Amino acid sequence: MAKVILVDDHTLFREGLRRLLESEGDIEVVGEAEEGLKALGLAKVYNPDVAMVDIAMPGLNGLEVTKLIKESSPKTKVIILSVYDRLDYVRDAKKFGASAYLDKDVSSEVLLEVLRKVVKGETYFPQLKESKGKRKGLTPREKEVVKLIALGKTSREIAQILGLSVKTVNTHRNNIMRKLEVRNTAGLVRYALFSGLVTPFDLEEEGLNR
Amino acid sequence: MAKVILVDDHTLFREGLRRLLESEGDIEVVGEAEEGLKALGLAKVYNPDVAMVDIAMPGLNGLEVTKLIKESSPKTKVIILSVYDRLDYVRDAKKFGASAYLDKDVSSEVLLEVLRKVVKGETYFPQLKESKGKRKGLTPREKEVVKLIALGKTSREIAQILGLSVKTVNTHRNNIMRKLEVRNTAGLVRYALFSGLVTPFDLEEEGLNR
DNA sequence: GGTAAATTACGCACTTTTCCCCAATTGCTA
DNA sequence: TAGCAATTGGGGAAAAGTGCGTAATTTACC
Repeated sequence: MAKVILVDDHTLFREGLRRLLESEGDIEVVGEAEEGLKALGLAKVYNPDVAMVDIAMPGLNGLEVTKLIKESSPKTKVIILSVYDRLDYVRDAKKFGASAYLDKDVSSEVLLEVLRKVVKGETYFPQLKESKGKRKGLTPREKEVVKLIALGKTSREIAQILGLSVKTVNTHRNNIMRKLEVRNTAGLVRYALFSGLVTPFDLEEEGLNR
Repeated sequence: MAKVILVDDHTLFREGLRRLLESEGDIEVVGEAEEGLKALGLAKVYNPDVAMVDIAMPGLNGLEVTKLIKESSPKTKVIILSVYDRLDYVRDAKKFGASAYLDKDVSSEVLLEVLRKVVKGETYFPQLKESKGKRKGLTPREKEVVKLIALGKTSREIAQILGLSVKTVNTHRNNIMRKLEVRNTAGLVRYALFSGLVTPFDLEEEGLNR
């Protein structure tokens, strides 16, 4: 039996996935977590073969959870579940030691196939389309900036928060827009939200409306 | 047996939900649709007791699907599934004839309980928190404007698209910001995306990156 | 130790947004 | 009929964002 833990902030999705997996017979879901820190605990306690981790979660995001799980429970393989097939995230997932990266739109057949491959030590990562692949990734600093933009901060505020000159923030802003091929703030906010750079949790922290 | 169809663009979510429902014994999932138009066809063919419809989908959104299902297959009850408990949408869901509005974070117990209530003709709608409830809803025109803003259009472009003066677009913009209690474009985009006013499908139509 | 990337910063011109104020029209409804 | 919400349009000014340069310093890595 392959022991699996599920990490996703959506209860229904977790429960559905659990049933899907358990109906297979050779898979046992030993735990569920709606939140990253709990996932770490579960991994420690149950030492599962596989952790299926949603990329977009409040608090720790899926990539951070992956990194931490691999640090504390290296024998547990991680499968990232995502609704975005962004080059950035696939690359980060690989870097942080994930074994697979799956779009949530995959069929259950593919999911199970990948899960079994991962248990055997194989990996699975999507080959991204050219158009998406060409897009350059953002640097860490750029990610900070775009996140603050999405949270509604002005350039002046961002400069103050990060201890930079407004000019610098503007440079970052321009570079980010060029990389993402968007032309204004709206595009930046869309990116931040869809890429999971900003989660609903961030918004609550800021006291912002969704 | 209660006949149910599932309408959600995420395959895994649908499949999981199917298993969850079917394991109950008194519920039969007679069809699945990843898209609104297909859902209408399914409703017509199978005449299900209940349609469970995701609110955020490419093409027709869940509220539009609800309206159309109730028009063409009035005997089919609709349960809206959503990740947003916005006053606007709950109200629209009621208006369009839905029987229930459920957050995707509900437990399977609650989901099943609500489903059975709906089959019996009862309704279920969340009572929204004061802070969210106080927020004024947007008018139809305002929704058009905020959607275009989120798609990255400038006020001038929006004016041109809607055949208005830039001043009018500006007035709408200001009124919307006041209602939503946000202070800039970023806030408007967040609202449009989180409220489901703009779906990934809209972005693709516009040739925009997620 | 050399090279590329990342981060920092500035100038300048221009556009757009943001925030006040105002008012006319339509249509619904109490 | 009086009042209210929605939609439309406007003036003016301050603030912010956008688009084009250039360039020095730090950091990461081969």
